[in-house]
Amino acid sequence: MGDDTSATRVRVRNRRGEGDRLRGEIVAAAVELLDETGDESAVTLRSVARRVGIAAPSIYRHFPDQPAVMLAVVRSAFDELDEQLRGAVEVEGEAPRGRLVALCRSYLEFAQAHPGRYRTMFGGVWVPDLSEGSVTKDDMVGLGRTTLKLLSDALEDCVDAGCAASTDVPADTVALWLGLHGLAHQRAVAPSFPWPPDITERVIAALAHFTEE
Amino acid sequence: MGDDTSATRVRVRNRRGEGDRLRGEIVAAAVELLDETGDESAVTLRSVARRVGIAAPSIYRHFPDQPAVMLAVVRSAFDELDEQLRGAVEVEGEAPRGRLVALCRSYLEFAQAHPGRYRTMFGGVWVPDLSEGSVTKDDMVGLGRTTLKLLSDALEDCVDAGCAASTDVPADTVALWLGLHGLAHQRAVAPSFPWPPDITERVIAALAHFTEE
DNA sequence: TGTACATCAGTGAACGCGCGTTCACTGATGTAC
DNA sequence: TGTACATCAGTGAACGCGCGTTCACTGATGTAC
Repeated sequence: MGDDTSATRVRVRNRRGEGDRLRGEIVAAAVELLDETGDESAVTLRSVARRVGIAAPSIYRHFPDQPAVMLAVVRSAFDELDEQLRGAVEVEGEAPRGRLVALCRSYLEFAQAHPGRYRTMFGGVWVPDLSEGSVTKDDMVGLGRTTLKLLSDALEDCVDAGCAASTDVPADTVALWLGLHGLAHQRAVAPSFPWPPDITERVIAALAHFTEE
Repeated sequence: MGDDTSATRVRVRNRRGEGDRLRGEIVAAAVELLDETGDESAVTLRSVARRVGIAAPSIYRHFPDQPAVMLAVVRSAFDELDEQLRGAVEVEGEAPRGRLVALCRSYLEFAQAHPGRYRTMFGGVWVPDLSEGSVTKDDMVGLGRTTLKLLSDALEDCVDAGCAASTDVPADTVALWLGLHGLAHQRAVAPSFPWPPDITERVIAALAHFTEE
């Protein structure tokens, strides 16, 4: 008896040639820990190993060091976000304005559904020491570029359709994203804040420069 | 020779009755470490003690535990921010719009001058475990309330003077603050981001709903 | 003016902990002949 | 069909580290008489 909440999973060793499976399990376990605790310092090689049900040194067969695991987590989170955003833009087949709003909402939904991952992606919580370890500057640059491009395209469409007044789409895209980020980040950090009910609409409408309907 | 960069300061013991001085030195050292490294996990009791030039256990004469030191750092940072903001509003004695803009700029300046402290104040980086340790929920609530009040008053003045169009000042204050926070936070986290030169103006103008001049 | 004493400010050694990482290893599984 | 062998997936024990915190202590300084 005596249930052990941090019980390790029962694991069967992968067959020959399927060793790469463990890599995926490691990243998935790290994501779980991040989402559950909201604290990137809870994602240690040892805690990940416990969660997967392996010995800690086994991780070194698949990652050079601890930051490399976090990088893999962040990479997969960005991929997931971008995929979700693309889905949101496509589904809403209608007007440019509706598509931009759907995109923004989808962004905020991701942050609300995965606060721990969001903070790690954008929070500057995880800023690896590039002077040591396996993670290079090239690994960091480019993360989030796709996300910004999706926003930029949607805003551009609005301007072309005449439903948004922007004199400088790239700059206003950044401004819009900053508003979304501020909201997403602060909601992830202080969920008990007394949020005005229409705060999302206010932020989006103001920063997208929607023209009067 | 052989300079030790982490050399402890030479310290003379405080005289009787002046023991409280050390409390201030501890907080100051923690602030220094936070500003220098930008990493709250670098602010340990031992690193603070080294910086002050005392033995680690000496901190327990002044703080019950480690989170209490961080709380003192955050408190003093909020006090400093509020004081700076009040100065910014008062100096600019002119129009409401100019005062609001000065207030926003001052907020951003604080974040840029003290990225480490800013992230600790608003970044959700430091979220103490309230279920253990000396920090209570009451200690956390109210941090930042004054800051928001200053913004709210300045926006209200603009609306009264007819230079800002807001249908709901409390809600639009939150929206404005979110934009500022997004910008401040992201600049603290990713200073190398290709920021549009007028990004500050864009964010403020859009979210303050300034009417055309 | 002297002296015993209480108090104050701070110390040094030690504890147990979880961490990242290394090392030499084990034992199952597939392959060559 | 059998067998030797290489490879693969993963292990167990150990390392040194910095951490928060505890404990009994020291020695200077002010105070009461």
